Amino acid sequence: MTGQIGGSVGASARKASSTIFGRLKQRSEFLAAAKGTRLHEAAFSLQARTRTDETDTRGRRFGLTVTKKTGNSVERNRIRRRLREALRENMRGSLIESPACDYVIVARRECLSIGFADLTQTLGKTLARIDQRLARKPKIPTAD
RNA sequence: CCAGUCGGCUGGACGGCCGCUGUCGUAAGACAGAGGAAAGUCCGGGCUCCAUGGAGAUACGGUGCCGGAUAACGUCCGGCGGGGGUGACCUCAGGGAAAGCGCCACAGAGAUAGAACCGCCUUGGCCUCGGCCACGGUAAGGGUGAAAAGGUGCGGUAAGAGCGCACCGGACCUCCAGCAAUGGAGGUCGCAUGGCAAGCCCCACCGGGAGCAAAACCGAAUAGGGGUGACGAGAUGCAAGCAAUUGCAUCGGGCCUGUCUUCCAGGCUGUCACCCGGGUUGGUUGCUAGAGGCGAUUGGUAACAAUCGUCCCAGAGGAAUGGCCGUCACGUGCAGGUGCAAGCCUGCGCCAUACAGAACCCGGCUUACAGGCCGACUGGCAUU
RNA sequence: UGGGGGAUAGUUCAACGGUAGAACUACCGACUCUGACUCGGUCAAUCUUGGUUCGAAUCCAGGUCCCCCAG
Repeated sequence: MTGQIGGSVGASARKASSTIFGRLKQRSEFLAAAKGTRLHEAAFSLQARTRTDETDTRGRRFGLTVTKKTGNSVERNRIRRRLREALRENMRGSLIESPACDYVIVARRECLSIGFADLTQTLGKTLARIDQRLARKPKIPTAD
């Protein structure tokens, strides 16, 4: 994922500038994040890991997982959009000192029923907690 | 007014703040941005690539009353026939059972060249004189079954029987109406010849394969690929040579693919040298102007077609089309008021809207769907 | 995207179109001082909606769910 993908990086950088944060797309990235630290809430589970590559300057990246068990496509779309909006609320202004971390949010059905203010608040608190935990043990033994 | 049948439409509206995708623009910004089913993927096409050759056969799959519409269809329209409903209307895979094979359990005497179990009757015999036996006749009655050899009635008879007659139902022939399915009329025959083909099958018609992850272009490393040339290699014959072997000529063989067969076509069946070239990941195209929408006119019973005018109406790609708030409409729950009641008004609440999210594009089918609106028609009641 | 298969007792499987059966499980009883083993008995089912047929688990359509294969 170097050199040749320059055009693609440009595209994703443009996307990152507009969405404040980067995205996870590859299956291997999701699997790597699943081996990291986890926290569980009623509406979602949060998985996170610190990227070990020092030259990587892309900052925080997020991935969303909404499995087919949670509902039909309308409900899954709605969950994804609510979570994305909640992330956008939380990440506003915190772009500058962003650690090189990958986060994966695994959604549950409760994302549909709880209020949007609650969802945003809970997500912010959980992100702060998992950042503390990652700072406590910065290196993850498993290589990516 | 009540009950019902059929068809069509709609499927929240307006505004504010913060975002996402595309197009245009130097920029600011402007404009556009899910559905009737986008769903299931059940059919039919377009499009792209491959095979596209000649002949034939056998499979396989599908469709199945008749006529029409259509690019095509298993779709739609009209008609016919069977069944249901008082009716509007609904429903039907609705060709062929004397081409053949197969099956029809249990029950029953008997289940498809197959009939006498009980019963009824004539004659004869026996005797205890109202019973038994024998030879026959008989499908009216009983019983079994989903189905028992046309049905009902009258006559007839020893008892019966299409044995005779009437009506109904069949079969065949002729005529008439209709493009046809089919319907009607007349005549002849007293009329043995089930059911199942959504069992095998027969008949008629249709069907090349794969799918946008198709396909094209750009394109890094590595492995592999193609072309040309040289050499080598199977069988047979000839020549040279004691022989190993060598040279020349001719003929091919094996495997795979094209559904099968016969031809036929293509590929593979060694090494080296030179040249060409570039799987997958990634990017771009394909990608939305189309059997397009809307309106009018004309033709047609209709499905639909033709002509004219007008409009441009999503293009994402781990997948945009959103989040929050306010007002209103509608719905619903609770409480209160009014009213005989239906209902109406006020306040508060609802994740405040059913089913559900484009993935190349169209025509259908099927399935899901809160609430609302419109039209046509039928039956009943009341009034005039 | 294309193709194939399946759904039967609580579980695993059978069943020519003609009374849905077996094993394990559960329950009851017998045997035993008690339990296990063994023996006997009982309960329990055709995914769903229609159609063909005298009759459907079986045949044919529509739906729901699950599994497998190829790319």
